[in-house]
Amino acid sequence: MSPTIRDVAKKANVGVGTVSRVLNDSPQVKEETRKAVLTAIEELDYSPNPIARRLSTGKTLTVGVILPNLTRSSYIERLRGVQETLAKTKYHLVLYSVGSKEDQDAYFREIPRSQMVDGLLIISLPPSDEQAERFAKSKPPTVLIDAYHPSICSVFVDDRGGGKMATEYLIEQNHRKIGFLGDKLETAFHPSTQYRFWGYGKTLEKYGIRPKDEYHIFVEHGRLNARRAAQKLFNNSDAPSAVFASCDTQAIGVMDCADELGLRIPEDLSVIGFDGIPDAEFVNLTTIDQNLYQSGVVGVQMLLESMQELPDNPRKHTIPLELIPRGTTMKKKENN
Amino acid sequence: MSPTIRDVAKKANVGVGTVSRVLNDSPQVKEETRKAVLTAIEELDYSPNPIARRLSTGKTLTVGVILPNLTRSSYIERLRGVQETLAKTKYHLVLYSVGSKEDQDAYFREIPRSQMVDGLLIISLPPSDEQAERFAKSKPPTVLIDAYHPSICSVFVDDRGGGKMATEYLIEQNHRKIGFLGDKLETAFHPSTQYRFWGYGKTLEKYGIRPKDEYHIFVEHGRLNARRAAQKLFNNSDAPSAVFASCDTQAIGVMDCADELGLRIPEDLSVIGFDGIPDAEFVNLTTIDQNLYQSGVVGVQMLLESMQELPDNPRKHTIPLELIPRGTTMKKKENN
DNA sequence: CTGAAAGCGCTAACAA
DNA sequence: TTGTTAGCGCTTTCAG
Repeated sequence: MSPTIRDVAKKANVGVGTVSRVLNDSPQVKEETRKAVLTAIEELDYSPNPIARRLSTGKTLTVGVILPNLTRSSYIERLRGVQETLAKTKYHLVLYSVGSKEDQDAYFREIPRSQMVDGLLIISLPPSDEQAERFAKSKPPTVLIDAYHPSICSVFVDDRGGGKMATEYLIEQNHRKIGFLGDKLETAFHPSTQYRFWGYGKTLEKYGIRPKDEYHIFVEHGRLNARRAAQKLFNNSDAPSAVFASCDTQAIGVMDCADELGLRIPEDLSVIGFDGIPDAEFVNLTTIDQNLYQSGVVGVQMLLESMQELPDNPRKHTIPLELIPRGTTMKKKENN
Repeated sequence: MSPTIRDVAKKANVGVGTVSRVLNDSPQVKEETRKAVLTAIEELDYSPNPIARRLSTGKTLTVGVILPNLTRSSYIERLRGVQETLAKTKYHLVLYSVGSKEDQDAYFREIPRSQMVDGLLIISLPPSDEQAERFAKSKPPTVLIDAYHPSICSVFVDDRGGGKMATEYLIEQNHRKIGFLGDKLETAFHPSTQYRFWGYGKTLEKYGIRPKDEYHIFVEHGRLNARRAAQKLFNNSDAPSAVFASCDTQAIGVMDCADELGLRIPEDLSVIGFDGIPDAEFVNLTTIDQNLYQSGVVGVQMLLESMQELPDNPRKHTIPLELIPRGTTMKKKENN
């Protein structure tokens, strides 16, 4: 068995209270006794039991992170931002990955009431109103990353605005036939595709461009699925000259498809993605960068502040979106 | 404050011991009293405090996972295997990501003695002999994934054998000028490149092929770095007809480079990778698949068994390597 | 089958 | 400046 605080106290000829004080850097300990205690600690190779400490103080020194899963670069990048920021603090990171809606419900219900974490970070999983109310009302403080709810602190991504931004960019490049490819709405954990599509539609409207159903594809997430599904866009005699893909992974799938069909990018087809995952840079993909990593950093900061003192009103932070023009888009000649 | 076991006991008119028994499914509780307790629990919306439970039982119900970082697909895939397997158990996953050798030393030293985890999983971070001895000797049980040490349980990857396998394959395809591109040895956390390179050299030797220094490139990890560094291979008038890249990410970098230089793959250049990351499939890369996900699964299983009962001798499991021929390699015509 | 009580290792309030 | 002690919420003997 490991030595306890009592062993140290005995060895140093002091009370456990004193040992506790030096453990917690209390200023009110005589230098001499502090030394003695430190020596005893050293000799016994003592290390305080964090569990006992947690029970006594009521703090777990732990932050829970719930995310959809570990398969998408966007989640990983956010997690990376969270992890690296948290590593600089005294808090540990407990990871919860949800595989299904049922998992999500279970986690949302159990983790907060389990008194296991001092704070909770939820990535890319929008809570229902009912769930949100529970998060808002009680411990532990909770912060949403890439999701929004009026009653909870959140790091918000303006998907609608981003959808507009991407579409507007293509239109400025003289594209008028613009396809959209995104996640299947029914099975997604997160409605980002829906919002981005809304921004797309709104922008077409603004420019008086009539949306065409044949230009809109919703498909199960994944590069390969996107690649296959994108074919439909180009079988058409009146194929789009540009595609806005709801995420970079799907954009890359569209590029795969173009490659397969012998379409040159950007000469024959412009492609713009969304997210700014690391791969986007490698394939030279024009995209809306949403600062994934930074969203994790900000989320942690916000959470730590909430843990210090719960704000009266839920704090909101909007991550700036940035269009990064790269090699997959080009200005179309006017003659169209 | 949340209700405690005492509140439940009072409400149900029983002792706390009894409540504890129903909480832990002890068979020796009369059905009637069990019901009463359950009702009280329900009414109070009581949930046992896991911290208190941990202090009392000495079990933390937590497994620690240490890995180099969250940037490489190979680590993530292993983590995914770990996470999904652990999620099926009662254990929580605490994530530690090391950013530097110093981090690694600190984690290796602190985490085991901190009594914070019931078991420890170390991914792709080989311990020194001294560290290994400490892991072996004391709690918590530890298993290495993608690393080997005689005194610790480990899920082993035969990098040397894999290096041979890849090289042998290229030679069978009639390649004789075979380049190698891998991680810079000095800065790597893990010596896998070194081992794979050893297997490469050994195989050249076996076939009487003289290794050429100009064919060997060691560069900081990353797709872009690989892309740039690979140029040196082809500036040469006597350029290799095939490249074995030490990992898939670098192999993809080599493909980028070939693309840039107008080299056709596989007609002008064959490329084989190592790892079997998800992207390898998308870019149709021939590779040595090391079952990354599975290594995480097996690691968890081994750890859980060790936590049940520490084995007398460290257990060893070797992950099977599988060569997956895809579109980046082809048989070279004999005339060379 | 059940209640009472003794810890688990620590912190913090209270005295001294 | 320090020692003593009462918890923190639970599990687990030990009686009964």
